[in-house]
Amino acid sequence: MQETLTRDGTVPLHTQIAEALRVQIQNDQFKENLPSERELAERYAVSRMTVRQALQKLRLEGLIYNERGVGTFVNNRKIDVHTRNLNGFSEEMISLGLRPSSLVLTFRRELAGPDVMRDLGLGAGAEVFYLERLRLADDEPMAFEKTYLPAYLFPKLDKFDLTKNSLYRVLGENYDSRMHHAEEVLEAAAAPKRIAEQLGVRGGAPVLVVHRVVFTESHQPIESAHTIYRADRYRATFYLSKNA
Amino acid sequence: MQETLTRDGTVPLHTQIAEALRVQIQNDQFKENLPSERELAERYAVSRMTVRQALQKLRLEGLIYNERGVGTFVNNRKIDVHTRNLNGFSEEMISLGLRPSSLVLTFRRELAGPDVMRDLGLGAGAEVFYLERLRLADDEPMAFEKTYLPAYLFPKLDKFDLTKNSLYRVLGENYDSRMHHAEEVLEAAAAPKRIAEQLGVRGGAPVLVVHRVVFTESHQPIESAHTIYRADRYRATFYLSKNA
DNA sequence: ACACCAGTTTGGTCTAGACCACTTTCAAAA
DNA sequence: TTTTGAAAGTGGTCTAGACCAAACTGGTGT
Repeated sequence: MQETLTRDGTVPLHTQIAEALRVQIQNDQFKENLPSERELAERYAVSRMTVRQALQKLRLEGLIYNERGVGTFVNNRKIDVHTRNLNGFSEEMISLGLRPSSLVLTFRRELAGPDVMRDLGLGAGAEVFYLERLRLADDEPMAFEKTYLPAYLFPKLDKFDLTKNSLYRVLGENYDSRMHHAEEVLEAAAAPKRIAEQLGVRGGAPVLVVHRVVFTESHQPIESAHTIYRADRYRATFYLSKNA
Repeated sequence: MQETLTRDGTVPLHTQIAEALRVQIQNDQFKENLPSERELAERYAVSRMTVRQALQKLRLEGLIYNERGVGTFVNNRKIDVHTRNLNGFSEEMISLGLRPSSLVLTFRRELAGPDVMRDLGLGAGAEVFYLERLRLADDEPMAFEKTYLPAYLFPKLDKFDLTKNSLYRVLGENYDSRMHHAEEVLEAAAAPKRIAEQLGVRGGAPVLVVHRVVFTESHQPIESAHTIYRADRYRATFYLSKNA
């Protein structure tokens, strides 16, 4: 059996192999154990190192794991909902089978405050877009989100309708600005009255606050966001690994 | 310049190189940009692929980043405290410059409940050690922790003094059971009265609840823990990356 | 039945190259 | 002086092997 890969150099082979394996894993094509690395190398007609690079990607996601001298296995532990991969709110809700929508409460250009300046690496006097949204999942309030974006990177951003479109899609398609990595700080808090009202919970109810700074591949910070989730509707799941 | 590596096969070369680089980075030996991969390969007398493997480790931690065609750079963004790597409470506090201690409130052998059975992959009727500890940092209450461990894996665990010793050190040194990866679920909650009293906060105060299941390298779950942190003293920081 | 041992298979590590795409540099040309 | 364009340097990808350690497999001898 010889699979077909695109070899025009547009997409790395290890990425293609990882995606192909991901699909097969999700379709339960391998009951539990994957073919050996050497067999996969032969099947895709690539070097074993390339196969290992593909497997590493999936391993880092916790999708598979290896046992030395035994083989590679699918991790059947049902990863809980709300796994935090590097997606926006819209994508995250969709992957949970929920319909995301947004209510734009505020959208204006303003002077960056000190915290935002630090997060986004801006100098004094720099301007940012400030976006305040109520995030809904199946029309139920899920989170209250404050987003700051450097104004100089996204001219005329206010021309877009962010009620329907994912912010990250707008940034990617119109400004060629794609998220590559992020830092997140999570803390628990009591909901302030104004936000509690928007979220439909009583004042002082516990909320999960996620501060996030998103970067492009070239290490440019493009967004600083504070998302305040209802504690009764949202949990964040992470997968931690000791080695690479 | 030729660095000295141990080549007896006990420690992989890429691990040694990663550690050596980590030290040099922390000592600001490289102002901002690291030597090129080819130069590091020559310096350590290894193949470039081995150097890349070492760099990948550091990259996944967010310690360095690469720019194609330019070089490798130190990430000078001061990662906030409380970064969640795969350490236990003791190690985490020490790395923050705090002195950890514990108050063992409960330590007994008991029947595993359904949630614990699921987390630890146990069958009905299996027994676990139940450990309830108040976690202190510089003698101030920081977290309340409930830990469950499979009894059959750790016979006579109750012989050890867990007030002074890190639980993970006991498991590693006495049972050769080392943490390799973990799943964590974070949520916000209001502190129940009993726990609030222990933590020294008022009842209903926001707390960050971290559910954690820890696995060994061979995918054996060895611990299920619920840690309830004071929201005013603890935040969790994560580094997310899109690709591997 | 059982213990042992040798071969096979597996993932883990490592080599010594290669070509590519991208960025920087800097000298030659306009 | 400015522009251009080639060269050099960088990380990204990939190859075709190699040896190792751990784990399984199956036969042999007790």
